[in-house]
Parts: sequence; C-alpha cells; structure tokens
Amino acid sequence: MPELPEAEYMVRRLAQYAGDAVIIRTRILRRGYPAPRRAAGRVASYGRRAKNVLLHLDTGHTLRVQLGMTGHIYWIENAKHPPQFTRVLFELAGGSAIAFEDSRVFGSIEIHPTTRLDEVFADYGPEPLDPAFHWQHLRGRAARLSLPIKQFLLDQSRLAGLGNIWAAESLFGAKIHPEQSVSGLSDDDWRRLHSAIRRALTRAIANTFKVTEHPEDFPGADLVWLNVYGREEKPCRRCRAPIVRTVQAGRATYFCPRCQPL
DNA sequence: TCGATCCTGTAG
DNA sequence: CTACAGGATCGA
Repeated sequence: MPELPEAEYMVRRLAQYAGDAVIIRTRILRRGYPAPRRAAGRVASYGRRAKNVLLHLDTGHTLRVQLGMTGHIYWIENAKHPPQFTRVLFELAGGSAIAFEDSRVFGSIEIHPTTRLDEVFADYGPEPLDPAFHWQHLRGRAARLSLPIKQFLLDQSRLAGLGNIWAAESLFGAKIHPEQSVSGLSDDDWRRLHSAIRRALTRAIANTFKVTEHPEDFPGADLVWLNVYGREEKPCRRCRAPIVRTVQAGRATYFCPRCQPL
C-alpha cells in the first residue's frame, strides 16, 4: 500500500505515539529478513525521505525503513503481542514496541552510521515537496534521455518519492501521456508536471490523514480520491472518455486517452 | 534498458 | 484456481 503519503502518515503517527522511544532490543521475527539484528538507542527524531521512513537514533545512526509494497510501521502498546505479519520488532523501554509489518517481504531496514540524508540517500533525486525543488531539476535530469516519462518519474535516482499511483495521477494532472518520451517535453510540459506532482502529493497527504483518522466520514472509501489509477473503463472525471489501462515496464499504467494525448 | 524475480495476500 | 498487487534490484 504505501507510497509517499502513507509514509508521511506513518512518520507523524510514530512521532505522536512513540515520541520518546528507547529501543532496548531488536527482534527479527522472520529468519533472514534484511534488517539490522542489534539496533538500539533512543529515537531522537523521526523523518521521511521519498517513500522511506527514518528513525534517527541518538547514537548518530539512522534506521532506513524501506516499506516495499506492503510495509507498515507503527507503535504498539504491548511488545508481547505483535501483529501477524510483523517482521521486525523494536522493543521499547516500558513494554511497548515499534512493529514493522511486511506481509509480502519486499521491504527492508538498513542502519547507517550517520544522520545525514545526503549520505544515506546519495543516489536519490530531489524530494518533490522540498521548497527548493523546481521544474528545471526535472528537465535537467531528463537531459539526453529518451525513456517514457512514466518510467522517468518512477526512477528514484531522478526524482525520489513517486510510486505507481502518483506517477499516473501526476501525469493526468499535467495532461501528459505516460508513454511520452522525456526528450519531447517542452518547458511548459515540465512546468505543468512539476506543479501537478506537488499538487497531487500535497492533496494525497491531506486525504490520507482525513480518511485514516475519520473513516466514518468516508464510507466505502478507504483510499483517497483518484482520477485515473484503478479506474480502467470508467469515465474520465474531466471529459467522460473511458480511462485506459496499459502495461509499461511491467507495471500497470492508467491514463485518459483524450486528456492525455500522445 | 528490459524482463524476471523476490514472497504473500486478496479479489475475481 | 488465476490474475494481480501501490517496490526495487539484478543479470543479461
């Protein structure tokens, strides 16, 4: 499930519930799961980079949680009863814990001997919601490339933080076809794409909080409001043309053929 | 730059 | 039962 908005939600919820956590023991609950076997220390702060959840320890180490497809990390009151698919359990002083669930086992946790994000994420592109992120960064990182824009957006080393859902939604917002080659994008395209990405993510974070904190106010909608993702054959909310689903580099892609012409 | 692949749950 | 899943890496 998790993309950037859910990662952001998990971070804020951890800070709220497990604020002063002191990790006294780390337990790997599945043999061979990629995670540090003996991480310990007080959690000085929580953070996020792209789709990663970060725990900064007062030892100067950073725990980088890659959520994969099914990762969830959250505070639980009783360390003795971790949820079913917990792969890593950080036991805290006082008997509670931080549980990392990952049913599909695509995630991982790394420990880095630094708190500097530019070191932990040396190979990552710009953070889409960073105020310093501008459309020229996108254009610059696409220079001399000729791959489809959708694949460009999913490559964390070019732009860090978009997953399959928000790449599709951002392209819809910018009215750009997912197969469009980056070499053919105009400055105006890059500008629209830049602002569509920020709008989509900002709105998605707000929706994630609303829906998760007050599910009763959104009956039947456990997800945020989407324009194209998962809406194959359904009418485009903008022009009523049926949404098309294709496969690009092995991933499902959704778009409106009328609003996003090639 | 691509397809295959890691592994498990859920929906049809 | 089969198809599919919101991620990322690896080898050809």
